[in-house]
Amino acid sequence: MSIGELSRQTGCKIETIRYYEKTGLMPAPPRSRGRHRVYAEEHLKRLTFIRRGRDLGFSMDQLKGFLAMMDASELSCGEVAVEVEQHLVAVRQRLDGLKRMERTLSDTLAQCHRGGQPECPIIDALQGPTL
Amino acid sequence: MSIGELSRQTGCKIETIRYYEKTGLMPAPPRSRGRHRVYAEEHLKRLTFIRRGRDLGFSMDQLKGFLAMMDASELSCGEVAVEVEQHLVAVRQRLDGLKRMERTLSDTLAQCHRGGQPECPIIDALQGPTL
DNA sequence: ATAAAACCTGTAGTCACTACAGGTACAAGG
DNA sequence: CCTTGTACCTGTAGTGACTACAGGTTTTAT
Repeated sequence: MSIGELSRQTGCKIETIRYYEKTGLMPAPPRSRGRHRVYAEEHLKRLTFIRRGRDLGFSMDQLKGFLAMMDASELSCGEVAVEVEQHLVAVRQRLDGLKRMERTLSDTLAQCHRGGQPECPIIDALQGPTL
Repeated sequence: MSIGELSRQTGCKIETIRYYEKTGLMPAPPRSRGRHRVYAEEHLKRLTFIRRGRDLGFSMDQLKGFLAMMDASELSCGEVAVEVEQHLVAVRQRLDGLKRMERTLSDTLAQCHRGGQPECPIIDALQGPTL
C-alpha cells in the first residue's frame, strides 16, 4: 500500500503520516526500490488507532504510551484504563468551560439590539468586570 | 503601573503582555528613564478586554478586529454581533464534538472489567472500525 | 517514450504562548 | 551613598500537532 492509499483509508493526510513517522508514533515502513514507502495491514491498524485516539483528544505522547504497552503485549488494561479515566475528567472540565462560554456568548448576543445604539452590550460585556 | 502590576491585575503573564505588544494587540506604552514599561488605566481596560475575549475563545485576529473598530469608535455593534454569532456556531460544534467524545470514553470505560482479561475493550474500541 | 500524477526530503510557517539566557533598572535597608 | 535583591529588559528558541512549500525523483498510464 502506498502512502497515498494509506492516507485515503485513514483520512489522515500524507504529511501527517510522515510527521508521525518522524516523531516515532508510526514505524518507518519498508521502501520500494525508488524509496517510496510501502505499508501493510499492520500500519493501517496502527494509524487507525492513532487517528481514533487523536479524535478522542489523547495527546501524541499518551498514544505513544498506549502503543508501547501494546507493542510489549503487556496490554495491561488497568494502566490504560487509569489514563483514560483521567482523560475523561479533563474532557469533562473542558466541556464545562465550553458550556459556560456558550451561555455567556448567547446571553450577550440576546442583549444586543442590532440597531445603532450608542452602547453595545457585547463590548460592555467583554470589558466590564462582571461575568 | 509597572508590567508586573498590570500582570497581577489582569492575571495575564508578563511574557504574554509583551507578546501582545509585539503582535500589535496591545499598544507600546511609554517608558521610564530606564526603559521600563509604564501602563495607565486604558491599558488595563484593553488587556482585560483581550483576556476576556481569549477566554471566550476568540482568536487574536478577531480581537484585533474588534479593537480596531473600537479604536475608530465606529463601534458598529452589528458587525461585531455577526462575528460573535458565527463564533457561537463554532463553539456549539466543538461542544457537540466534546460531548460525543465524553460519551465514547465513558462507554468504553464502563465496558472494561479491570481484571486482567486478555481482551481489552478500550483497545478494541480504539482500533475497531465501529464508532 | 513521454507526460502526469504521486512520491521524496528538508525547511519554514501556524497559533498562542512559554521559557530561558544574559544583561539593566529600581526600591529598600544600612 | 552603597549594596543587595527583586523586577524588569531584549532576543531567541521551544511547545504541540500539524500544514505548506520548494525543488527534485519515481511510478503509472498512455
